[in-house]
Amino acid sequence: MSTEAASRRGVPDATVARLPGYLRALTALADDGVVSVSSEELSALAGVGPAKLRKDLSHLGSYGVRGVGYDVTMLAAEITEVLGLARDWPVAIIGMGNLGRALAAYRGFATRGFKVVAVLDHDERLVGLRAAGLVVQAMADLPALVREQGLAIGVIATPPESAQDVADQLVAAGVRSILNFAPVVLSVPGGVDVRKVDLGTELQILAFLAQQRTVPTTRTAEVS
Amino acid sequence: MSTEAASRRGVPDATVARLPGYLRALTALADDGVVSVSSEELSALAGVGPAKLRKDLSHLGSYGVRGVGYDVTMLAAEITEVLGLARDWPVAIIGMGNLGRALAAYRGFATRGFKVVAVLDHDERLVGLRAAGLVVQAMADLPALVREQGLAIGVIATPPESAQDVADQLVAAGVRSILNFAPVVLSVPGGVDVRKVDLGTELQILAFLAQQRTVPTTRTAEVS
DNA sequence: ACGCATTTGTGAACGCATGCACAAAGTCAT
DNA sequence: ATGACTTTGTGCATGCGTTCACAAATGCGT
Repeated sequence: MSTEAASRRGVPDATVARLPGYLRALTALADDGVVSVSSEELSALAGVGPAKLRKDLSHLGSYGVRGVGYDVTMLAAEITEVLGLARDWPVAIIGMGNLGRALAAYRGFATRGFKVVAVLDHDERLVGLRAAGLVVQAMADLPALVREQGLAIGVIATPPESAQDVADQLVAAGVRSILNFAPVVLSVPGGVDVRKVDLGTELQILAFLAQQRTVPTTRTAEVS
Repeated sequence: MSTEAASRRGVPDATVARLPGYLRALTALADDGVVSVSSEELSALAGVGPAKLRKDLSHLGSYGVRGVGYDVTMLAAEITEVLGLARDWPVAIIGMGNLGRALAAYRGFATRGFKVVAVLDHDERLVGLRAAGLVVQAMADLPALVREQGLAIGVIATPPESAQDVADQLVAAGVRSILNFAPVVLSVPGGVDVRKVDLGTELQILAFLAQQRTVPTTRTAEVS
């Protein structure tokens, strides 16, 4: 989608994008002590159709029992494995503005599988201060973080002007996974994955849909 | 994709999702004083292929000139119109935790077309305090906001437990566009649009891609 | 042990999106 | 005015994703 690969290892991109949702639903079920779910129930919890769920799961092998359903714990473990969440991924957040600080403190960020090992900022005046229990480090510390902490994922929470700069430094330091919150298109070399989260874009899509609702004209009488 | 409609008014969903990117690139060009762009240049700035860009733009009518390119100002105005950004959309942010406060202060939020008219929280102890220049209001004020301010879009930045509750209250108050930052699947009646931004999901997708990189096994020797 | 009810896994049809390749349409220079 | 060049707009083919519908497989009750 972003760079080159369309689908890897036989698991389609669209399926991968839904796996986190399934995993979340399964975790919730497990916490409630449920041991087995049907595709019908699980798909409802994840907000997709039952057929889609079954097809998705079929891409990672058969972990269901016909006539019964899926073993909650077993399936959760399998998805965790496929997504690569068995190990812990060290994450660094770059840019300690409003958004960066919020992300650093955000509980949802510390979901199983990820650990914020560092927060950095380009501004020397912020370096040394504490943010969300971590001491803000300088950009120059990036290579050391990769070497010593195994830093694998960089989250860009800077203003748009600095985003490409930060991306370049991340790549140079050896980080090959980037989550970008800045509203710019990053250019990175092949082999580096970038995913973008853009609030403005989402709002604009909502605006379009809202406008369509208020003007349900079919626009047929145009030839007049 | 989410609820019912696949594509409205002849403009495909996939195209709508890319229009904000084109608009951003065009705005940047206009600021630089550029008056005309080719599909080649513009598509590069937006990070898509030239053919895709032309096909996308063809869905909203012909605003280009063959042999020359697109008039930057004209095209920007047209996309602004189609996306429904000519008017201002009143937005409310619900949940004044770390994320909510950051969103309220986030400059990117005040992009042309949107205005944060209120911030609310369920917690009575926060009501009355100031956050990002606005006084935090109570959930009970929602209907009045819709009536008096024309509130159209609600941003949910609460913990997952309260998200469905807040969504219900938004819908009851008449809000039909919701941007959800909580990691839960919201159930809303038809005619209400929900878009979800999920940090955990994005990270997990990155983790999957990263793992695929480290284990480029083609998984062929399985039958043994 | 046997049949019935249930639910998965998947082959096949369909629809949407992408990318190619080229004709249509316009500009510019002479 | 004419020709050469440039760039859009689009018909067509291809591929991916979704959905349907059903056969295969399992459990359960008798």
